[in-house]
Amino acid sequence: MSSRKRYWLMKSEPTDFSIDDLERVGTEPWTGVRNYQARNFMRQMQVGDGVLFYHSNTQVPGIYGIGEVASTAYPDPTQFRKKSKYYDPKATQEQPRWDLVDVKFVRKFDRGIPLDEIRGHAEALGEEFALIRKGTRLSVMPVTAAQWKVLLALE
DNA sequence: GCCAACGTTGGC
DNA sequence: GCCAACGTTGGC
Repeated sequence: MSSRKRYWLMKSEPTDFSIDDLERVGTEPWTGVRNYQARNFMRQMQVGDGVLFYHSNTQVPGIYGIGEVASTAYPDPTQFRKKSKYYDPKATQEQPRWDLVDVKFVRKFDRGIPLDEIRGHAEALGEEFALIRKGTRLSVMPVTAAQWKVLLALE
């Protein structure tokens, strides 16, 4: 009873956690998402869904590789840890506010696909694609099968 | 329920 | 490091 595979894009600052880090550890709980829209997207994720790994806040922002959703959503443990930068005093074990999924390494691109270049394909990707829509800062967003195909063709 | 103040994201 | 664009918070 599983629905069709879906696709997502997840952003990370490489100084915090990069595609190389993911390659090293294999699977990583995607901690620290503190935006409801992004959280809700993670709640929709299914094991096996495709993930585009995006590096933000870096010299050349862009997509650097691929991962795979390795768990369904569960409470982000960092919300309960006082010493964590992701600590949320309003979250309790009984009523967690934030979820995460585990993300598994699949492969790293030979070269990153720069945001610049992605913008150049706005027409094929569609106006509604959150990554290139002005003013959108979502860190987790859905990617359609068509968009996935367009993006992978740029690799 | 409005909205100003504040914090964060993320490209540049 | 700057700052525009957002999201969240909290006083009222």
